[in-house]
Amino acid sequence: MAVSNQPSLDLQTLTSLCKRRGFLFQSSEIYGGLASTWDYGPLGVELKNNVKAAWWKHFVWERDDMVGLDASILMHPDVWRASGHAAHFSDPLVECRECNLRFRADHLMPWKVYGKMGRQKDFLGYVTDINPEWSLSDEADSWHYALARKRGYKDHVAKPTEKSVGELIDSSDIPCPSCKSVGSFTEPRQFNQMLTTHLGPVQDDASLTFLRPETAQGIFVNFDNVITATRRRPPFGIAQIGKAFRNEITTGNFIFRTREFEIMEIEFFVKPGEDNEWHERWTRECMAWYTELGLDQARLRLRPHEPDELAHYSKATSDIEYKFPWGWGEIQGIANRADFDLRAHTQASGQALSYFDDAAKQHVVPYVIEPSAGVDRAVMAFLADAYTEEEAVSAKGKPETRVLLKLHPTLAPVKVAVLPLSRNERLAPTAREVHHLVRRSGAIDGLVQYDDAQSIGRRYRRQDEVGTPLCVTVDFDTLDDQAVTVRDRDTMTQDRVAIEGLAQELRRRLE
RNA sequence: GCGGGAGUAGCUCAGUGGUAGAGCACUUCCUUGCCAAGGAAGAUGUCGCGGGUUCAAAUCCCGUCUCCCGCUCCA
Repeated sequence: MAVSNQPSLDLQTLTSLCKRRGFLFQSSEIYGGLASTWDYGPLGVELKNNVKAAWWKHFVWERDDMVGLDASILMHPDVWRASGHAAHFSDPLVECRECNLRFRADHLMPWKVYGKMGRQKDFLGYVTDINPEWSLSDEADSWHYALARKRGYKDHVAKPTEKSVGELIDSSDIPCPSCKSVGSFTEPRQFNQMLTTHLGPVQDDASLTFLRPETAQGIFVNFDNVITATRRRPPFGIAQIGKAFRNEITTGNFIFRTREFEIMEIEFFVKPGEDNEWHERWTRECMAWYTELGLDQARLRLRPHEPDELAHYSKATSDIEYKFPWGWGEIQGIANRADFDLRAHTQASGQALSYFDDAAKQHVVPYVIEPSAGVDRAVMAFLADAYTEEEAVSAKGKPETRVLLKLHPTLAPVKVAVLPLSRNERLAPTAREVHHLVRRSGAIDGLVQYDDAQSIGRRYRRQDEVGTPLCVTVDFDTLDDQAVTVRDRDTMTQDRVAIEGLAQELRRRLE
């Protein structure tokens, strides 16, 4: 029997299976869909919940050095100013219509800055003369203040707006740095990667807040609460699973890059100086989690970030990448955030975020190792990895393809399917009874389905395609011997098992 | 955001101006009784959405949305 584990798998094969069998649907489909938003269907939500539960069990329940948290998605806007996201998320960009390259508007133009000394309005200089890193949005005030202070001015000019930047670009002779075209720039637009919303009924600036672009900050701002409540000291971690939102410029590859997504994240606090060691350790542990749940080692790799691609908070980052149908893609990052966040929040809030080191007799701001995994990306990796086509010969002697998802039993959305051999009135009561027995036994941690539609072979294939590890078949012998057939998804082998103790036996086989 | 491709039944797709189709899947019944079996019947479509041209549009034109590929971006 030729087995081909996804060599020919393309994204369309996967997406159509997901839709056909109820794993994933496009969001708002009856209205034409909304770009890059997806809904988990009846089987998808089981798979996703199983992934999250497996992660939580492994990294929280089975460790001595981890506690959980579920922080709110909405947070004080100052959180994002302190964390650096507000500054790094918002840039006015223009695009050259000739060469299609994008530039930060405030980098391009000699924006004139005026200040006031007394009542006199004086020319202070050009933005580009001051600091090309300053943007016009969140940090706009800072360069005004900085320049005004530097030159001894007390006041500063009104904050420039997007519109005024646009007018200046239009009226200027600034050539495109790349193709040298003049007058080819589009209007500046805010490419703010944080999604905003307004709290309260009035949509003014005062009520403006953000949907969190990462879950980490909810952990950092609760650091003091957690160590007080749990008496923890580093090394220890806080784990959280939750939604985050990023207004990605480019989305796509099914559920790989979406604007709303879920993260399984740990902030692991360690003594400064021990951070590199912990970073390596966490990288190994995270990698092992995927392989233990069945991901093919050959489709996993570790990729350290180059210095120039590090996040603004990160000292070092390693990505765990999976080889998706379209190529390698990050499913998890393990970042060394050092003490960037705790220090930033301490400074901004005035609240000390540190612990008392009894040995050293001093307050210490711990370093942070952050393993951060995408739930949706993990789901997709597990699906793609499990997808298998087998060439088999049918009962009629005709070659055919058996499609199955070789999902780890822990992740499989349906654990067991109970199937009467046929829809026969003699079999039905016993089959229902077996179904009820297994489902209510407490032994099976997940869905136990009943299916009596169409032939038995077809029902086996249906269960194969959604990755159900075990099928229990009630046949005519069952009525006499009180035993059923247990059929294995991967090997298609069958064993006779007594109904008494069946649930425990199924549980044993699922472990 | 730019360029290219695509969108017709649940899925895969055919249909280039003249009655909306196939295979698979689905439902019911009969037969059968362990790996997509056979027979019969049946249901399923605003042809992505909106506008235009035309006696007539799935088909031609314009706009728009969505997906895929390649750029670009990616704290």
